[in-house]
Amino acid sequence: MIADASAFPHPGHDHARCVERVLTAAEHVCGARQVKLTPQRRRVLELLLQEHAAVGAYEIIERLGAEGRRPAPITVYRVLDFLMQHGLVHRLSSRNAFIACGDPGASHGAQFLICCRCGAVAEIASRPVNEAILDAARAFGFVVSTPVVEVEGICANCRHAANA
Amino acid sequence: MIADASAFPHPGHDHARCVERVLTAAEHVCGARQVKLTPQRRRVLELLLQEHAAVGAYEIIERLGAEGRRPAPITVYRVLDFLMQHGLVHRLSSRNAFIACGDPGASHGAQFLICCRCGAVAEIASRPVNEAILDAARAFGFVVSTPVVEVEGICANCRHAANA
DNA sequence: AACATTTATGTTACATTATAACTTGTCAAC
DNA sequence: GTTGACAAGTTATAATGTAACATAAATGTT
Repeated sequence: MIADASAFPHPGHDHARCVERVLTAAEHVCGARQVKLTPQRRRVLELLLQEHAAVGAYEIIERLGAEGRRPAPITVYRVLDFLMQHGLVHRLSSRNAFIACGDPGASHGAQFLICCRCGAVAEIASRPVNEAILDAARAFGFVVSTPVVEVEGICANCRHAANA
Repeated sequence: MIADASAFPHPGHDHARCVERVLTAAEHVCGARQVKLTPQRRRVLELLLQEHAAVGAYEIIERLGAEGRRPAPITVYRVLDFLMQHGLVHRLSSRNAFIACGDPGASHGAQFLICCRCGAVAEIASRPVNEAILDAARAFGFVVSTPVVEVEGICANCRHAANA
């Protein structure tokens, strides 16, 4: 399993590059859609990209406040709405928190693996999981629009650390 | 597809029996675990069972208020915690709402199909979905503890209604 | 350039969901 | 009848999310 960009990143990975890559992709997405990645929007996305973990809206507010004017909640929620609308950010409803999409542009049904120990979140796009869900839904005559798959557990890094 | 107890129930199903069945199961669960299904806990469970939909905590408070003393939020949350702890109620994090478990006692990894139109929720326990998730997680060295699968879409009843 | 239109952001207030800390009641065992 | 354990009540507050309206900045039109 070689450095899958959107899985759990190895502690020592080149994070700067990883941020850069996504930001560039995000700019392309916005360009293609004729929408604006304003400085504020870009800043929030960068903030989220700094972690491979989900961040709450109010924590975003704190961090923005620490580096200048503290925005009102609604402002941050608006930015997050925008970013979600364009597939640049996902919301983890089991955590009331937000995470930068690891692969903007890909129109994926995504699933999230959330480590309870370290909080790291891996965004995966398992076709079998997606299909299994669609199949199961179909059996009930249910037409899927948005599947939410958020799996809690322990990531490999933490598991190995525990066994040490 | 004959009356699967926990799927979308047909509008004209025998709901009283369906409630009765679950309540009995709930009593067995509590008996086996040596915990008490107090009147208050039982009442909340009944309330939830009245709908095949998810109900918010504050709506539960309202409804209890309408039939006597209005409990404080914490009271209801405590009851819900108890019911969840014993597998009698599930929380839908994508909705901040709670739903009675259709099959208490079964130690299932459950998934939920949530109709955006009518709000009905079907609790299903698809083995393929479960396995697909476990497989996908395993590929990343991730050990699953609690999978959350909440699928939004349109249920068969609503779809047929729309086509009429 | 002047204006209208649209989109983004700011301001204020408030709604909704959830929990903390401490007290009181209830019931069964001893 | 006192103790101990669990359930429920009381009060206050934290955390998360929106509504409604005002201003500003960018874009298009004449």
